[in-house]
Amino acid sequence: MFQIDAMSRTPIYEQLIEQTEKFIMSGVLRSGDQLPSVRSLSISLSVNPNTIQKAYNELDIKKIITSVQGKGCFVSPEALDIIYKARAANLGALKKTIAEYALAGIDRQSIIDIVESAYESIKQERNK
Amino acid sequence: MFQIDAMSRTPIYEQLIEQTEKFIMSGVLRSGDQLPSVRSLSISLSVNPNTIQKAYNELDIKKIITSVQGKGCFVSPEALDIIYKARAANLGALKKTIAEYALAGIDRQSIIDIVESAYESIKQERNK
Amino acid sequence: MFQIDAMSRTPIYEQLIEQTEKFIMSGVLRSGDQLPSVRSLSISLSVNPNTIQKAYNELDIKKIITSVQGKGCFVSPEALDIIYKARAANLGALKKTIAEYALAGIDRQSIIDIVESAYESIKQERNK
Amino acid sequence: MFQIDAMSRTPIYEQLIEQTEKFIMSGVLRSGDQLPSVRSLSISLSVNPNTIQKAYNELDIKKIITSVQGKGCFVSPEALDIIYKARAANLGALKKTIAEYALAGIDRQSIIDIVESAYESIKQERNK
DNA sequence: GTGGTCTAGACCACT
DNA sequence: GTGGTCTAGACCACG
Repeated sequence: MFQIDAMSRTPIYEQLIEQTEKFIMSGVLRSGDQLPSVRSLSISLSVNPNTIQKAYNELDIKKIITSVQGKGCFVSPEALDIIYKARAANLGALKKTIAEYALAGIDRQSIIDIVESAYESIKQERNK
Repeated sequence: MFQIDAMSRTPIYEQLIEQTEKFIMSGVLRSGDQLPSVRSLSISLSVNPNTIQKAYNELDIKKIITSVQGKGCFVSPEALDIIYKARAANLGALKKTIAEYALAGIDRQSIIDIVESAYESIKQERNK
Repeated sequence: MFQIDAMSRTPIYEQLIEQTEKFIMSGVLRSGDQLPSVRSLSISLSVNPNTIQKAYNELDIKKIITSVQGKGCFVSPEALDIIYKARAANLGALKKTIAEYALAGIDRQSIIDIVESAYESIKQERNK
Repeated sequence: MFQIDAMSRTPIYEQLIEQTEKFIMSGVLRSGDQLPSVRSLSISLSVNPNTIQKAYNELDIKKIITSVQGKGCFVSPEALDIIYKARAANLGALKKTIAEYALAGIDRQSIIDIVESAYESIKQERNK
């Protein structure tokens, strides 16, 4: 399920966080679902348990999962809500990114084409 | 001219690179123009000379500037071209970013509005 | 009777202890009353028997219950007394907690209002 | 400055977080102040650097401090604000705590006396 | 020098 | 078995 790229510059634990959030957004993981245990993920990804733990801990702090001693980690009821709100609150960053492309001479239509194609691929993904 | 935010999490040397590229894109710096010397920038920004040097080195590697021993650093003739091409080649990353917002439930129109407003602000910037 | 929250971060066995003490304080359980057996509680709460056992053990150590081989666990005669004394001995902790709120700029009156409302709700609880 | 109790059940890293917050609330640490470096604290407290790092990291996530690579960790401008708001949002927990004392037969006046004495000690602390 | 990430391996509390 | 904390020690990026 999870896949990490050891050579990437983004830390492993962040890759795990991002992937978990994506799994939740795309419905692969739902509220109440149990995540793989720290140890099992550690073995299957050949990553140190501490690294997994760090990812789970941050997700716990964000209240996207709740980890319960002796039982495991579970997707929290508010997970989707929290993720959505975080993204919505972050639209300013997107504007900044696009402004940079604009400044670089990419024309308006090219960007809009990209937006359309992005929504197109999501739509197709969902219909699978 | 240059302004750095010491508290920011993006490294100072990257801030310098970005700002140099922006100055070139917006025409503040043109091919052949001389950049401030490492020492003078270091003093005016109160930043370690090594940090300035690192930024200039990377710009040199990208062939956006050419540093001439004993004379200084100059904006290369191909600078604009290189920057534009780098951005254009990077449109795939933008699509990925937008797809994430799409997945997070941000609707198509909101994104398009942001695109429009980004282009609007660039336009106004240019008319100043 | 007992209700546990498996998702809570306070261990199940502590939830059981707390609830038992509350039942005793509020008169639901009285000296000599028999507690549910480990096995039955384990089934009705779908909790591991070891967890129930651990709670009962701690209550036994505190002398709030006495467990009799082959017969069951009973609320001890001194239960109420012990619980009250433990709380009274713990007033120092309360002062420390309140001092923290005070340091955080919560004003005196807000705290007193909370005290009043806490006593109000207990009173109403008792009149049910 | 910092003091940790290795025997306490509350983790070292949480002790550090709490103490940092207290230092900020009491004015010992102010916005922009630099915290001791991870390594120096690690040595002076004879605690592993990772443990210090974990504490600093959580404070960073909470936006109480901002840590800058190669420079150090600094109390953020919004630190006081964030701490105050967190405490204010937590008044419900206090009510629950007090209700437990109330249920244990501690009378209203005793609690109020404690509130008064807590505020008294803070006041004296401030006049030092 | 600073903070940040990661591994290896230990121990604890809880179920 | 689960998650949580901690140590020891390494390596990287940044200034």
